[in-house]
Amino acid sequence: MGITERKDREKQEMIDLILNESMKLFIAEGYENITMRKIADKIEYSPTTIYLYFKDKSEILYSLLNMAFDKFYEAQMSIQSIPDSKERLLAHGLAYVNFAKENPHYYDLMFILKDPTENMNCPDDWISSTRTYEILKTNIKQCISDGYIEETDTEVIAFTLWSLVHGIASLIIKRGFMIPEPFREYLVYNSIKFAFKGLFLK
Amino acid sequence: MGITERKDREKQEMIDLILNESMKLFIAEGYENITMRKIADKIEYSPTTIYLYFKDKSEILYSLLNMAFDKFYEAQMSIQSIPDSKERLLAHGLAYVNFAKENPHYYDLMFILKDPTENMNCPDDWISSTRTYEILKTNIKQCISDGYIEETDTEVIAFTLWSLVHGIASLIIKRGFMIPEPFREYLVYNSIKFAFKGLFLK
Amino acid sequence: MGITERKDREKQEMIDLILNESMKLFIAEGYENITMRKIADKIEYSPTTIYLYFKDKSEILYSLLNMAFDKFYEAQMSIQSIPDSKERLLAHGLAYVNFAKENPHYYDLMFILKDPTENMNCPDDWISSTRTYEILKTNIKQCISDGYIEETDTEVIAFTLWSLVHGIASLIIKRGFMIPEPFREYLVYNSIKFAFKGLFLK
Amino acid sequence: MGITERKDREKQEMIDLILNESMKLFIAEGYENITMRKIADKIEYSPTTIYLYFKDKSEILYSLLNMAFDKFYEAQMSIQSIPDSKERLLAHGLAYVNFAKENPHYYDLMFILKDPTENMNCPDDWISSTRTYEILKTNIKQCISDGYIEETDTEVIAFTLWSLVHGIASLIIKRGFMIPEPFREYLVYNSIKFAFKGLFLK
DNA sequence: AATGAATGAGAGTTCATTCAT
DNA sequence: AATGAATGAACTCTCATTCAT
Repeated sequence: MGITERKDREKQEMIDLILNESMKLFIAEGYENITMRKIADKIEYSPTTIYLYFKDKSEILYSLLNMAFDKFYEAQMSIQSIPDSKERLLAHGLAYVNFAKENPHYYDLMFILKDPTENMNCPDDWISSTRTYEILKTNIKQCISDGYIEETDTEVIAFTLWSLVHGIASLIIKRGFMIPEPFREYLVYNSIKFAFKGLFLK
Repeated sequence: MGITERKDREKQEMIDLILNESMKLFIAEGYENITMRKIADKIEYSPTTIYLYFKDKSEILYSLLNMAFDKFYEAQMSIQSIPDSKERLLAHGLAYVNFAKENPHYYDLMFILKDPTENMNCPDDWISSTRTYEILKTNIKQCISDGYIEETDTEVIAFTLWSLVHGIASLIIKRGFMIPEPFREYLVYNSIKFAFKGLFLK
Repeated sequence: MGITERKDREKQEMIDLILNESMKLFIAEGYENITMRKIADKIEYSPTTIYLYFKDKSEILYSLLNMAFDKFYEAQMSIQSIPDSKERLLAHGLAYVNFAKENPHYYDLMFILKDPTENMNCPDDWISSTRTYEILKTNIKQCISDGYIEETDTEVIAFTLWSLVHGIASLIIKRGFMIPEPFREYLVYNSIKFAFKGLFLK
Repeated sequence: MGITERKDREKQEMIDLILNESMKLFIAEGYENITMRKIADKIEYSPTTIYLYFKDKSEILYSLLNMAFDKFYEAQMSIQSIPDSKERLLAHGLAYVNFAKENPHYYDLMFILKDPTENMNCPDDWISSTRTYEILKTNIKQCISDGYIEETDTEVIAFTLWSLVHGIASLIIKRGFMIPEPFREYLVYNSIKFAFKGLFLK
């Protein structure tokens, strides 16, 4: 009975190994650096072996993307426990940007690279990318009903906030080199605080 | 000396031809579909000929990027004639996003695709991308001295505004398909207006 | 001893299973689409298991060929009960072509595809393919002694008849698409009748 | 002016070299032995070079087939100058089989291998294979109007004759090993003579 | 100034087969 | 008896680039 478990575990370990090395390759030199042969080199198996665990390359990329979205979703959810809606919304913004700062390659993969679903065989129920947007809107509505934000079109507010944090995240990731580090931290934090200050009534 | 001039002119014409066709290729088929052979086909010369005018492919990409930045800079400058600083700043934001909307591929090339300096032999005077940032800061300072904006760290305000418009631009370009068109226009315009309303004192 | 028998029987069942599914694959997808993995999928065992019953792929192909020859031989024998030698010979020709028409893939395997002995480890007793030729010659000799056919070299007549029916069979199988169906039936039947009419004296 | 000619000649020589070596590969080990790498090895150029002369592999196969059909057509035409229609028809049969005997691989390629147009990008006006069939029918009609052959359905006669010679050709090529050589020659010649004797009235 | 000819490196993928378990 | 894991060799094809002319 332990045998099946061990085999399953080993199989999962191999899958993880492949995904981790693939991600490292992406991190090292970018998306188009992920090739089956290079993955094989990294994991120190033959290219053929990869096909025992993944149908084809697109399945690897799809898994990579899913990994990123899962981690992202988790990070976003961590702030949902904050009771006050104003603080929660602010925390959401900071959490969003922090995730991008701490996991720049995941963020790149998810939101900056050309629509990844184009190159993938993607299941129809691919909704991961919209889940957090719904949470954002819910939080905004709560702020409005709590009197923190003037009653305006929720869609506009959500889009504005998403644009802001996405803009910050993208700039940090893609043009971070233009802003040296101690200052970068300062800018990001104060920028979000500044923007939200203008948003809230009280 | 007329001969030298003619030769120089012809050389420049060839360079322009190559760059224009490359840009068309990029717009039509995307970054990774710019291949030397395809460029050669388009300009109706042999692939080898391209190497007479450009050291290698990365030099073409770098030139393409500069073309985009020049066009971008021009578009930004158009609003500098507006006398009132508040209106000018608002117009700046709108102009920024409009440029991105109307020239999505240029914008993509400049600000979204992987950091171009990584892959290119980039000269030291890489300032094109910072020029407009300086203009932005100048406009903000003017707004402050005109009493439109509360005296805050100019860098923070600039970074916030840039993040916002860059975020809007990126989302529209990369995830625009998630927002259907008549609504997209509405969102972009109101989002900017909404954000600036919170920024200005009066 | 019942155990050994059961084991033998089970072994034979497995061999039959593999051969039948391989044959189905060949019929469905053609010679070059018989792959070990596809066979394994069909029999719902692992590819490795096949090697317990067959030395290698070529042994399977060789067995397939023998299956086809057995079936072919059986079909030919069915006409041997016809008493009159002239009718028997004519029936033989028709039976030959009919077999090919009804079992085009078997026929292809046996007589059209590249000489199978080239790719196979072929045992010395490769006689299956000559058995029916001997029957043909016997039938011809009977026709001669019955006065139906002028006394000529039996080998020549046999070769001619075999060539004719093999030619018809091959054309139908490989270039049948060039002759639309109602006409095809007509051509085959009348062609054989026409040829035999010239062969027989009375 | 000689330069263009030389270049053209060299280009043609390269094309011929590729086709000849490809044909040799086919002859040596069969159709599936023609691989781009092996061709490259044989011609002692890199695989890439082949693509300078042929769009892809299918274009090589198509050219090979055309070569064969051209040679075949030529061989058939050589007998058209014989004035007497009966002799001409007999000569046609012999020429057909002789071509197959002397160019077994061409014949294999054209008429025995699985419909080659399946794997090829074939122009719509692919008629090479039917040209000689038309000639055959014309010759038969002439024999009928010359009183050599009883008035019967021309299509039936043509199909019968084609089947016969194709049958002989195929057997010689694919099962020739079953008939040792001096006898093979004898069989083929007498078989055709025997069959035609039954066909002709006088 | 322009090019035809050529190439090495590399892409994703599939195959029959083996070995330890 | 059966198999999961693994692989080497092979496949077609495309890329940026160079060199002699």
